Amino acid sequence: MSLIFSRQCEYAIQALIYLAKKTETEWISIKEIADHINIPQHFLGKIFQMLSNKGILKSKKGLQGGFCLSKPSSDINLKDIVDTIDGVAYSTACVAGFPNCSNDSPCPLHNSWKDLREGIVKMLKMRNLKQMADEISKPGYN
Amino acid sequence: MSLIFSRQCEYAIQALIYLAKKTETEWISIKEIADHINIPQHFLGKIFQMLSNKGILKSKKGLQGGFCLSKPSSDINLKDIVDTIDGVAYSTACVAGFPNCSNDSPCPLHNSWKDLREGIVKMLKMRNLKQMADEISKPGYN
DNA sequence: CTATATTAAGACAAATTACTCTTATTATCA
DNA sequence: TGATAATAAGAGTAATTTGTCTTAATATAG
Repeated sequence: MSLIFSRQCEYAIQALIYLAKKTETEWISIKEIADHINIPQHFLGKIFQMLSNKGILKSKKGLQGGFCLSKPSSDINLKDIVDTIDGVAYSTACVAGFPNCSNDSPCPLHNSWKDLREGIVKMLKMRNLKQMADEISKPGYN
Repeated sequence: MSLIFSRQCEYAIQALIYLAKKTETEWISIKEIADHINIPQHFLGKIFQMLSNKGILKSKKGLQGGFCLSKPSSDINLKDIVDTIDGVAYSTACVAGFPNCSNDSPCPLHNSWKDLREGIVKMLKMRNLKQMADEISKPGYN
């Protein structure tokens, strides 16, 4: 099997949207998030460490501690998250793994994939956490 | 890290394009293919077993044996290959892994992803092995 | 200021994916 | 028709990803 994003990345997106729904100054614990979106608590801890190291989250230890966004939710887009967790290969590497594929010397899939890939990157840049947190609060969304 | 297709699937695509360049009746050995496209020989063997079981390839044991396409190369498209190796999740599952995401109750990414996904599926259906084998033979392609 | 509960961080284990080695099959040639 | 070499098939191993358990840090209450 294979998907666009790793499991870690999926969890990161879900968790950060949950976080973006909260007030920006509140410290939220991993336990609360993991329980709400139903994912492994300590696995999320590891993911949030990465996001902290890259400056997307701030963390605070001890009682009443937790995590919070380090910037306004409208300043964090999907590409920031995906690039941090999964790296940028999805936006640069050959989709079929041909070793010498490039714009100059394309593989037979290169040009078919080009526009699709650009569409994906564009979308990831467009969508930010604030938008998504707002949407998820609308009726009909989950 | 994470990409659209698994490593197995990338190898399958490359190997089948190589096969499509040959005459349709010839039996080609795994060793020849693996050497040419520079991938692990026995790993390719396993991949070709799957493709044989699903009816995309025919195999023949013993001296002068090997594999060949079970249909004309123009009748095998990328979607056939991807679906066989990686399954169909990429075309149906929620891109961010939200457990209850659907058209009726979409996640905040669902509608942004919808058209992109459909574009990918459409492309995979459009491109067949013959086209790709022809392209790879043109100057400038690899 | 000390004990404790709560939390993040980091070490460890399981599952999956990628890869390699061995065995079984079979066409060919002596 | 039997030995042999080439081949697919399948068993076994390594690496990566996912998930869990343990330890270290710290805010708070007494």
